[in-house]
Amino acid sequence: MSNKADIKSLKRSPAYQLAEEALRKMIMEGKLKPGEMLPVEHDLADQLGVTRPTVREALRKLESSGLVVRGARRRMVVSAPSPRIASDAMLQAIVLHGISYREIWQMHMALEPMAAGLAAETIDMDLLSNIEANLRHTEDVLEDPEALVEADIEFHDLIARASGNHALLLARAPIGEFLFPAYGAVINKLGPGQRLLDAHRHVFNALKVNDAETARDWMTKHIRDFLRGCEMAGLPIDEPVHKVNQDWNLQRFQRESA
Amino acid sequence: MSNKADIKSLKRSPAYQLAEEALRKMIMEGKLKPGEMLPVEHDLADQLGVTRPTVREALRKLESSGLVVRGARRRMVVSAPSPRIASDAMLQAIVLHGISYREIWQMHMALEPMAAGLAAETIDMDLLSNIEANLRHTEDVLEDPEALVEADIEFHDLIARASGNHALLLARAPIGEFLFPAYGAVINKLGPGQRLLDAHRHVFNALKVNDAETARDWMTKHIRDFLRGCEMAGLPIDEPVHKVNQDWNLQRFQRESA
DNA sequence: TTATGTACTATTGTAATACAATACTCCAGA
DNA sequence: TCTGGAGTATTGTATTACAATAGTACATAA
Repeated sequence: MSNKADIKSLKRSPAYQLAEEALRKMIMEGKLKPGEMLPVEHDLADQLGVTRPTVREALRKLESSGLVVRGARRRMVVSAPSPRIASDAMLQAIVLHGISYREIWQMHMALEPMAAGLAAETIDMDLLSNIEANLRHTEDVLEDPEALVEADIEFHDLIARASGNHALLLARAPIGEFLFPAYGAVINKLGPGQRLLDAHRHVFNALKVNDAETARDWMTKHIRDFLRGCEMAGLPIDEPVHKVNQDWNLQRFQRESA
Repeated sequence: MSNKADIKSLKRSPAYQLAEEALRKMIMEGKLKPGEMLPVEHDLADQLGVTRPTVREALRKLESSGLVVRGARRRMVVSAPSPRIASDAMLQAIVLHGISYREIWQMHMALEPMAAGLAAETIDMDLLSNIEANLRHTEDVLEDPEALVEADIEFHDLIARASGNHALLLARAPIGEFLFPAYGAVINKLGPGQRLLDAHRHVFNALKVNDAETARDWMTKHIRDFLRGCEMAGLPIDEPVHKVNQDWNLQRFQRESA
């Protein structure tokens, strides 16, 4: 009637974890709503039946998952987690699992054409003129590697936003974080990007006439070109990204965490 | 010569945050490698020039981002964040930002064909025979909605793994979390999935002969079919996922957090 | 000899307390 | 109305201590 599978490992959770779960539950169930201030640490400690250090450990955990943030008067306020939390987690995973540039690029190869295709179907005049302005700007900075990379980033961001797909924006963020620095290295080696500008123009023209097929195709070409550029520049694309970034001194983790 | 933009807000970070960043940096840069044990709290405190409670707050933050986990002898060990961390963050973002089923599906529409295409180029005999076994199993459970969904999930997982792209696996996880329950709802309404089995078979055959093009095409058809199924079943695909899941009682967040 | 019990030790978990640093409030005074 | 400063609330950090637990080594009993 009893076998060893019945024993359920029983490990008590430490108090700081119980405290975290209690708070998290209150937030998830809506008893504490985003924007609301948490009680002060001392009161929290009393209410939860633990001491301040314990409460603080729980708060740090919630802080890291984005459920609370430091508010106006230094007080902790409940918050809906920002997309950055998800994006940062992804970024970390990419670095620490030794994912290669090629893998990142393959993702790019799936996502950017998708973005272009969707954008072609739904883009509005506003974003369209933004992209046009971006193209003009790109012409001007064709000889300035740094500015060119920035313009390129903006172009792709605009397309992604034009796609109207928020899941795409989430997934794209960490990808770009790695690829665009690499592009900087490529144009430093191979010179300015006339091909880049051409491709961007073709995509733009396709968006203008709502031609999803063509937008996708040109974007695909464009991304493939990028990989060729990396290969020609000698970037070891099958190495883990963190290694490549180290060896090439690519700027990364630029975003300050505060 | 000086305007107010010059003043850079200067806010000193608290010590627990500096400590966290110091440790995080060491981990991200590979000075502390996954699997390695951290020094005991007391020593950490000494090395960082802070006290134990402060170190503990930093550790709780790292714990929440998955960079360290409780190891064998209760000691903290460095860890490559499990995909779960990234996936959970993404999931949270998807829910809390009111992303719609259509948006999730569009991502699926980009990622699954990509997976199939890559898999066709690189798949090995081992995984291929796994997929074959999965197909045979799928035939058997065609009349059992629950088992069928499970088989479907397994099929797509196998393809994704066969792609050899770890970034794809990361990005795919939260997507599937939402879509597969929906598929369950669809077959409950529309009956068994002969079309599903056909599509799976075509993809498999393409993989077998390393025909990436065909694998991609059939997967695309398959995913498009899935959306049609959702529409026919009356699933309100333009509503935020969390709302749909509520209304339809789809199983979600099944994964226990402990 | 093997197994069981037992003290010992290292480390984490938690409490209690204290004080410094800072941000906010409010009031006096120019 | 603005400025400056005292008072206060709250967070940030240190200090110390002790309880709980997992690992270790050794002793004892079968």
